Amino acid sequence: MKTQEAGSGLRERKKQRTRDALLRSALELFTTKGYDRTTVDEIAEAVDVSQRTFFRYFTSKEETAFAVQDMVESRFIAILRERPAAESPFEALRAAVLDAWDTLGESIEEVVPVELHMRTYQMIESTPSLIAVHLRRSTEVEEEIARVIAEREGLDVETDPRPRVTVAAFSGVMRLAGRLWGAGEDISVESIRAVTESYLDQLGPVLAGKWRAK
Amino acid sequence: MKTQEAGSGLRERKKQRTRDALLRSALELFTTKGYDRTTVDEIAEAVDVSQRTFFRYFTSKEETAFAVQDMVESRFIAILRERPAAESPFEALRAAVLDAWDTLGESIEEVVPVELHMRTYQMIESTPSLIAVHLRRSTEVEEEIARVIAEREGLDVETDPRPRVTVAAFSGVMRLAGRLWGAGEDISVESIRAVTESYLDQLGPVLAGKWRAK
DNA sequence: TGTCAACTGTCAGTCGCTGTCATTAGCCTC
DNA sequence: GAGGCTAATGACAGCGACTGACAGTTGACA
Repeated sequence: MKTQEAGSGLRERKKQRTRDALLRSALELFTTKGYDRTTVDEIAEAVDVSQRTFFRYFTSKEETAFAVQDMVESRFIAILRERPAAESPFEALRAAVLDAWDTLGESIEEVVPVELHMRTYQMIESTPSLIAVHLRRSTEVEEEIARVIAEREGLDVETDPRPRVTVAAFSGVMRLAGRLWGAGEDISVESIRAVTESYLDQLGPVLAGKWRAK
Repeated sequence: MKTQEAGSGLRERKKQRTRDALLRSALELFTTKGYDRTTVDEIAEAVDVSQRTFFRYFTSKEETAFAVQDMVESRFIAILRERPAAESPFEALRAAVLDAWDTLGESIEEVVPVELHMRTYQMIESTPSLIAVHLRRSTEVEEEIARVIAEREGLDVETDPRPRVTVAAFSGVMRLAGRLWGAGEDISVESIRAVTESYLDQLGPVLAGKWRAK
């Protein structure tokens, strides 16, 4: 979230460098030797700072694993807000995810190479303790999305459950896509984009009970 | 899961008693002073065993919080399997959850009072670290449910994504219901049953784009 | 009754994480 | 450009979840 900002003084730049270095080292270590087998001490040591300093930049070991995801998510929300009001909620959501995947590089590359991020994502999807956190974070994002949808439709999230219900179903399918992608071989962005798209397109028919349609 | 079984020998009975005592003390402590503020040492002390012994009954502190949920879930699966084949997947899921809520006591009461379980559930829904685990566990259950649905419809889960997509949407709404219930005042079983029912009934219309229908 | 195996307690150690306090090093003023 | 201010860091101690190792205890069963 606050990962950018050139930073004027030497102090600021130094901090930024330390943070970035910690983040990259962490992700690199996580994706190579596994999250659980990586200790915070190792991450700190790789950047040559004390463990205590690590915890001044990140509130937890987990946080490093999701720092980039965080950026991607806020980008998604931003894109969603831009969608034309004419689209139905579900259409807008669908279009926004696909757009987000198509322009992933633009939101990330400055901090971390896209490839490392994809590897990180896959690592998250295959690490039980991180899957748990991932899911909880997703619900928080869901809440935000629901608010955006409600706004689009001129509804009140607290009294009208439909925005949340829509988002809940949408997110359920999103997570399914992420999970299956993570279990597969192809780590490319195109691959997860494709899975996402095809699954979303099945949601309507499937719920309508059209199981025979090919 | 393996919480029942009368147990023949003295040894078995003793073990069962220790386990039950640990479980109840844990849940009681969790719901009174909060999960994070309860230490494993306290739980062990309340039952007068060593901390090490606690970890021989439960692999983690978390596990105790979900031990009862575990029973409820397997019951739900069992009920789902019994649903008539004539029902559509979604109808069967809907009916099974409601049935499960209606007969909650029968599957639980022997180990833990229903009221304590409800309080535990609410505590889970309001404890971030447990929400995370709860969600991960939910996806595991989802997978199982998807298999049952696939079986019903004579499909292969691995190749046909429709069972999973259906379950994903269904579970998304289920979790939403749980979350909102947990945030409310009414801890009763009836209350969560009602929320569940009403939300599930909105899924179809909402996805079909029928936002104006009252 | 004595032997075996299961169960338990004790102790030491790892890892994530936090509070405290002294030290370092940008920054800003005079 | 020396000195004071303060943010940033390091070093250390300690807590809580969890694990391995080893020794003691207690049901099970011949």
